[in-house]
Amino acid sequence: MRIVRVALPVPMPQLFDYTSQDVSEEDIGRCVRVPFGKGEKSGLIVALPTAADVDAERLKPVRHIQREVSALPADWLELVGFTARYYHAPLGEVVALALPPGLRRADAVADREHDPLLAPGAEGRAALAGGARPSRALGLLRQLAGEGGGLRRSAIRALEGGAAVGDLLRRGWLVEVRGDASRPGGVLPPLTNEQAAALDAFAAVPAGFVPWLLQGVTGSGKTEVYLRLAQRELAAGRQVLMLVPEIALTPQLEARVAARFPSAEVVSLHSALAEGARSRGFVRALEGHANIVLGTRLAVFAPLPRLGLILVDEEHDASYKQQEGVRYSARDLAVWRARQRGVPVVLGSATPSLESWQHARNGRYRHLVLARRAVATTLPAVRCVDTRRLKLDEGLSPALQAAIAERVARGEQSLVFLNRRGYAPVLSCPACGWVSTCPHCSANLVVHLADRRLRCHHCGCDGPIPHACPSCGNQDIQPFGRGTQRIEARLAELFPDARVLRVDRDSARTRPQWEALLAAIDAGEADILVGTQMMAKGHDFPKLTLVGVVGADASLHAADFRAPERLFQQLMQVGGRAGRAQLPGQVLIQTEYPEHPLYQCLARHDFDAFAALALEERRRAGFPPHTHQAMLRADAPALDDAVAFLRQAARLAVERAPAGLQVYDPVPMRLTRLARRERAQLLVEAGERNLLQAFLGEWVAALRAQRTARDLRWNLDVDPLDV
DNA sequence: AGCACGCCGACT
DNA sequence: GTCGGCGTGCTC
Repeated sequence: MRIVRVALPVPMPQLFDYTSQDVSEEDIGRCVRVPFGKGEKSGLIVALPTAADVDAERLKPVRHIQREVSALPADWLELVGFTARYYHAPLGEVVALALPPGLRRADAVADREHDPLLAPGAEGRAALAGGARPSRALGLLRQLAGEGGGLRRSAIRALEGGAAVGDLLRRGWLVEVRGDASRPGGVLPPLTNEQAAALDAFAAVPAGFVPWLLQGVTGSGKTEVYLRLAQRELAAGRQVLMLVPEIALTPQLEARVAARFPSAEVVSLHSALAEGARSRGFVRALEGHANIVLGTRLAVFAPLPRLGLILVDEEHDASYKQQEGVRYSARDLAVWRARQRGVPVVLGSATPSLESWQHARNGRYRHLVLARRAVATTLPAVRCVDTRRLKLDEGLSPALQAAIAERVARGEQSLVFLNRRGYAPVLSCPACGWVSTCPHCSANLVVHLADRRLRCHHCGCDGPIPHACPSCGNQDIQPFGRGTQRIEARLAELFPDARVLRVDRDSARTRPQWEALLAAIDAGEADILVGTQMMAKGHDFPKLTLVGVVGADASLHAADFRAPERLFQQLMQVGGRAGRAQLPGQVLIQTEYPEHPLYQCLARHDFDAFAALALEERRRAGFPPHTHQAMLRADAPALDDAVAFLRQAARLAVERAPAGLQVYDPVPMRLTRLARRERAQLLVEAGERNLLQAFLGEWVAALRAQRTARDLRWNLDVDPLDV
């Protein structure tokens, strides 16, 4: 009889001990079903301690240990353990977020040979090519039948019944066994001098943990560098983990990776995947079959026994930070993971986070720079349009209109970039001053003229556009300000012969809509595009030669100290859309601050100068990365309750604060009211990460011991992005 | 988080 | 007289 220590998905920091007759060290890292309270829960075995935390008579026996899947290895348990400690989350919650839901339910799989979701091991697989004839597949299967499992017999029966090989491959009943996974497909594109130099620099460094910052302007061929680096690892029989910010970017990258390494097994992992596919990919990685794991932030938790390299594309992207539950940063965990496993990690971006850039500058990371574009000859010409003394037509300057007219005449495409969807950000009554406010949030309802609705962009609630002022009855109520729909409408009037296409979260709501828009743009079925930041990412549009930026100044003086950094990243990214093929590109930024250093640096394509300025400002103001922060947030139906809790939390913090830890006053959040809840926050800050961490451990324990109102919720955000 | 137990208001 | 409100406490 041994004691089994289990991490369970409950919001409590402790682990729970059970007993088992037949458990062994091999079972550490396996999923388990245990009685819990009234019912049953699935958890993960994390240890077999010699003594239990509680009296032996309170221990109950485990119900079932899931032995059909390999146990998660010790290094994986260390990873989730570190995540739990660093973000001050219960281990069981981290496990729940790191494991595919289908795997965690330990009751699910009884016979993996019959479960197409859990592909059998390499030794039991039939060697089949995707296009193989059923007769050849049958022959191979029958050769192997002696070693047989149920799955192989099922496959034989299906083939005998006339099933196609491709179908069985898709169902996971057959798996292709491939040769050398590193064999690149087709002819490799030639490298630029900079790419070659970067690869040489990488190759010159001895194996082991080395963090790299690959800073390459848009179009400089970062992806090609990733692929060449991956190729080396695959050739050495190692696995590669590649992280991307968004789900939308995985299929195209997956296709490119698959085309480059046709004999490699590429697994993609993200939250939009069906449960079975996610479990299958995870197990393929865990058992060492997947050569490349490609995915969004949750893929950082993929178990990889032969890990050789981690790549983080667009490392500055905020999507790497989870914004609810366990607020982990996949980029930061990727660096930790690389150190843990003694492998290199490459953080790639045209506009690195100031954190990473500083590390590259002070030598903690190695710096690789790709300053030139690989395909287009030059970077786009960036120019500010001073709008201070100009008469704008629905926000469009004469210079921008002229530039668009030129592109229309030449048959090229233009993009007007405006990071605000809807027709107008607010509807208002000039007579009495009424404005369309959201009943549930401290935000305005946005006018959506396309479907004649007033809509809250925060909670999603919406209603019809009133015909008269709800307050005073005035018939003459006006939309104020401009969004993409309004710009789209005006452009259609100004250029009646041009085809105007709007690309934002409203026009590209679903995957098929988004694909249809991309296809239309690629096919040259649009002359003028109006888009939000959706347009900034991923896709290349060969005929796009002009990007006009409208309304950027708003972020220039925003309260959030990271706003300028984000604006620069966004403008550099969207500007990079202009002129990516053979046609030269132009970027026009409408601004009332043409002398602002941000725009000046942008016009020179000088990220380094901008970063140096921004870092100096951060240093003077005592902001990250020169300090380390954690944010305690609370929300309740009444603001007073949230603030009262945070005041108490601040008292507890001050009692425990070591020298060098700064505890600020609780303040309402910028968007105080969201979906009928009032929100406030409390910032704590320290110059040293370890100091902050030690304090947070004690503080969170004290906070958990507090009894709070049932309708009050709180959470801690370590290294918060929005302060 | 669930889910019990437990003590005070308006109802078949 | 009960059904049910959610405060409190526990889960190995």
